[in-house]
Amino acid sequence: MSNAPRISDAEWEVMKALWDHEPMTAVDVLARLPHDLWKQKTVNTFLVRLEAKGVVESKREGRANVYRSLLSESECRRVEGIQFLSKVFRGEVAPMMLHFIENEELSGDDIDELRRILEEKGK
Amino acid sequence: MSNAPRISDAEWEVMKALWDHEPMTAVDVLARLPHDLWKQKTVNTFLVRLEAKGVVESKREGRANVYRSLLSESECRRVEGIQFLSKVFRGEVAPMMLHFIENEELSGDDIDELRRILEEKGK
DNA sequence: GACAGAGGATTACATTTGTAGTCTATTAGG
DNA sequence: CCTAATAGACTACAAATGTAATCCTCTGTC
Repeated sequence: MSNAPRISDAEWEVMKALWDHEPMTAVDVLARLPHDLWKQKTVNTFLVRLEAKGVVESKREGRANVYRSLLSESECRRVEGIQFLSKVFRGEVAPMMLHFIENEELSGDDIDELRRILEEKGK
Repeated sequence: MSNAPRISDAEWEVMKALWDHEPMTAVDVLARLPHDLWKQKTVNTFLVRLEAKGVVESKREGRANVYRSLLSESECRRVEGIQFLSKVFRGEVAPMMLHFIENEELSGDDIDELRRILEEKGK
């Protein structure tokens, strides 16, 4: 393992749709995307590219190709998270966490849950 | 305001160097980048592009252009953070925070600090 | 004053990304 | 059986990105 392929912004959209209901055909994937923003052919192109990158695989079933992911959403999140962290926050986790705590909306419940988790972690 | 320009991965490297010691010439920027990975001309190209994008401005000083940022690092972090959050974590802050708490190394001190901050936030 | 070197401006070029269109083969219907 | 719709394969093409090289213009030096 792990030369992780790069997954572009638009490819991520396709992958999120796929992860939600694997395995699927290209038509099904389109059905799960905002169809005012996506055309069938575009979805097709991305699935082909994702297969070339080794992110998904396809199997012929009757008239259609059925796609399934080879990399899980959490694996991809891990990779993307590390890249983001290093690119934008110079690899420093704590400042990044602070940034999000300060800048993003966290509900009271969110805060409670994070506190609980940190409690655990903190021994 | 705020149609934030896209800043690519390599452009981020240049910007981080610049933010650390503004204002600077292109030569100075190179000096602050790993010079086995960067050539002067490449740095120059990126500075030109960043100026075209409105991320930096240049002022002629003698023989050299002196660059300074027009967008702060934290502004750019905010924009990039929102994009990352929406792309990779479907806009859900708490799961993202959990992800980083689970997956990245946080020192005991980091955890303590985050707990303290959350305490504040939590009212 | 002619020339070499330093910088900036301009140009280059392959790859990736976003966004499809066209071509081809197959299949379901009449 | 012939035909129209359909799914996949192949092709297209501009913009963004990474990575410079070349060209042009001062400026300081002999």
